[in-house]
Amino acid sequence: MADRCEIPKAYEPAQAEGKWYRFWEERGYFRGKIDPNKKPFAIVIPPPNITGRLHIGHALNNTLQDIVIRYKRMDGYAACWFPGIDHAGIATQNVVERELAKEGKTRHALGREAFIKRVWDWKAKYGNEIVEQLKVLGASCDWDRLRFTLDEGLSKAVREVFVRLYEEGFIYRGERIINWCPRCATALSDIEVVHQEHQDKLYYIKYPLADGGSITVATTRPETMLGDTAVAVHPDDERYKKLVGKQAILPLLKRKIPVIADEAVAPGFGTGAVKVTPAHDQTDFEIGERHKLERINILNEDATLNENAGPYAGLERYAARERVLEDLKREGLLERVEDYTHAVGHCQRCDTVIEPLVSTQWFVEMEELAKPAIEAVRSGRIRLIPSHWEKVYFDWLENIRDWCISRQLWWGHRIPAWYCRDCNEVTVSRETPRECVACGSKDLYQDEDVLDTWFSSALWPFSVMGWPEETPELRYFYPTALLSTAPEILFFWVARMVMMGLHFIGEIPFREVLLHPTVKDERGRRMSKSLGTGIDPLELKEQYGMDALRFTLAASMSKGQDMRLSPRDLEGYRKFLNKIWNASRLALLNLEDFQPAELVAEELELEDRWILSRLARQIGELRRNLESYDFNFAAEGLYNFVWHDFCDWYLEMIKPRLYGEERERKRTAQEVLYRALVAILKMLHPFIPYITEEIWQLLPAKEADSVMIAPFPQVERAWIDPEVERKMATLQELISAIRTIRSEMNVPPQAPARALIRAEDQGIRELVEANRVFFRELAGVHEFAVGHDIERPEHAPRIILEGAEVFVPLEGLIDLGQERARLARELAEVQRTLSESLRKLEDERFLQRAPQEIVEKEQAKARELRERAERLTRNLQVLGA
RNA sequence: GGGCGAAUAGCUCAGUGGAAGAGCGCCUGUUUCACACGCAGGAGGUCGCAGGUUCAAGCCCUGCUUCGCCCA
Repeated sequence: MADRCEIPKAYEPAQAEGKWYRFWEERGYFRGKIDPNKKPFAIVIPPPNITGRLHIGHALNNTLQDIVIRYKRMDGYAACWFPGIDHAGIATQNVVERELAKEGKTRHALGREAFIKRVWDWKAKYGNEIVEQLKVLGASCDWDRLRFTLDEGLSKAVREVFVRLYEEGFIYRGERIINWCPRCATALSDIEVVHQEHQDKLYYIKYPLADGGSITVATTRPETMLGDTAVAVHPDDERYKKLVGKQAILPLLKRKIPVIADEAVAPGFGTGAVKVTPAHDQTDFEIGERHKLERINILNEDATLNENAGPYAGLERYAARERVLEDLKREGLLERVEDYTHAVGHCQRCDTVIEPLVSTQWFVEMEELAKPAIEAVRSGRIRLIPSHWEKVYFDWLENIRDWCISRQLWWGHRIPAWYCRDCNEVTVSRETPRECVACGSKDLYQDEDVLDTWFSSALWPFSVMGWPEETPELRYFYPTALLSTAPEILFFWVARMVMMGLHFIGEIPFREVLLHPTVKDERGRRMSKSLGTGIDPLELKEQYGMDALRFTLAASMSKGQDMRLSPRDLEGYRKFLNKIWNASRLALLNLEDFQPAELVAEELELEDRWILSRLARQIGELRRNLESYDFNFAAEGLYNFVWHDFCDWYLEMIKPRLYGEERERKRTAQEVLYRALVAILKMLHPFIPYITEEIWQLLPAKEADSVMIAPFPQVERAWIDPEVERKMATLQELISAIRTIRSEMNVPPQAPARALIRAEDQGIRELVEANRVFFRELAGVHEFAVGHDIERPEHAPRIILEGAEVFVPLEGLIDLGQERARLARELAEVQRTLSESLRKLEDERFLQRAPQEIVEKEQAKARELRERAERLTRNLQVLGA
């Protein structure tokens, strides 16, 4: 055989993968073409950062999208997967700044223009790496449509959106409390702040009153007292009522500040009296607004204290804290210190502790934009999967706050706003304006800031299609069908795309949103570079092959839960691929001169009808699972069907015909084998594209040049045959019973055995007679008797089934005592279940209240169990128990 | 502090009210002409704890414990 066969015994992924990807790409199979005769099916990729390297989360998300898009493409849709990459403002700027730092330079020394050029150079060099990695993954994106969020077209979309939102009054510039990252030296939006529990101290500070006495406030940030402009208590707090309206003397700086009453004060916190720092706290800012308090900003951009901090100016924020505490202690104003655990905001990008501070920034007013976005999900026009994310989505949108969109960075979309040096008016414009809208002055300068990266991401589903131009793509592919992404960017990205899509296109951007699980390692830790728990998908590819990784990711994905991934899983699925490879090898070796023709129903044998029936069911099940994004069930179903039904039973059962001399019977087996193999390859292709293509190309007759463009199998209802499946199940049961006896009695595999099958049921007897060959081939039975009155031999191990008893006479080999014990154990188990069943059937309440069909089922169950118990009992009697 | 999710075989997980399942691992046998990345067989479970609802609970309800995530 080996000399006849050029197909290697084991599948070698490295050899197949690159080859077939180039093949598909060169032939243009990835292209999503507008075709009025087809239904559109579009996915826009979550654009990875140009700084990114493919991590396991990308691998998962893009595998899932690729499975869906390949399935839909094969199933006759005009499928288009729009790829792209994101300019990733802060992340990219940080990377390039670090590079500069190594050369001893700073971006400020370089200047804005040179710096931006430097980032573009960096992008040209490294920015395409992630695209190459997506190709390695097998992603069947339409690469002709690759977009970058800073491309000219997309920048035009960004300016258009900014200007329109400004003109409509949604975008405004104002002084608000924002989150300041002192390391990145930029404002951040609320959701770019990550809260972490800190074990800190709560400081009780005594503020003397101008006319004697004092009031004690509690704070975790004592240094901010330098910017205090009031002390506040709750208006209903009896303890402090008489102090409201008095003047306190701010310790250290000796400024006079009022004691005020405001509802926002929580009487239960600390002493019930709080310091008010309107320039450095959101709540205090609001209190300040209500009471017309002065805002004193005490911080510089780098979180050192500024001139407003008097003697503390120039100190770093934590050094200032220590000095303030020392000085308070010296003056006897630090009353006490308590341990205190609270959440502290950190920069999402660099983990530096955020400072809330008052600053003039650009904002989007969100409330009105959010309403249609809520409605789109509530009405079901957009479906979140799993649906429990809907609650999270609603909670955020219903309590949404204005979005700070300006960033003090250089890398990004520069804000299209110009200021007039003559009248200070703002001119917001799509193109660089010639003159001030207010006074006509030509002395204008553009806002230095750029937009939040997520601002351009929010436009992604329509900006990739060429908006604001009215393109054919927009008309055909929008709204897209599916968005697949990680739940952690539900607010950052998903919700904002919904808002922008509805506002600017007047239509949802996608119908379904799949929020895939977070990948954890085998110990349940989040995969992260900083923890060192990340598994590099490209390393896994080297070790196991990309198909194995893809199949493992699909099979391990559970909805609504995090998933754990370990190399052991990959090993298991690599074995599955090898199984597929070798099953195909067997098939191909036996299809060498074969050309498919008609399938003649009358010539089909039991196993043919059975595999065709199982196949039809499998196709239906797979389609359902793909439609509902139950990738794990889809993968598991394929695994079981291919390995157990197709390999373990069908292939084994047709071997006698394939190797036999009867040409017609061989031919029928080949016809069915060919059809089953083709369907299997097609079903598997979306999951494991490389190996399926490799095998497809070896097929003796191909209906398409590539499995990738072959039609996805349809369910052939006519092949579903429950009667055939029942018969097959009985055969399998009988054969397994004989194997069990052989194995337990240590009968060598080669040794021919004799079997007796006692069955009262004529159907079973006929079935066995008609399929004697399988008992020989699959159970090593070379001689056997079947009948309704077979005598129960004393010295033969036996297995008692529902409709039959199986004996394997083994002269002198059997330990009667052991055999009795085994049967007695089984009888006990059957009797236990039977008595449970009988108890139910004797229960009046059960008979009255349980549904009729349940009662009938219970009765049938009891009958079967009783029958088995009787057979077991009689067999025990024969054994002399 | 608020919310969401999870707890089932050694491990990873299915199981949507009517006889506890799979894969991996483990044990036994086995190089038979697709595959030892294989084949065949087997062992292994108080379904986190305590109550409740129901004729019937791994599944529904309540409380508790532990773990994870999100929001403040």
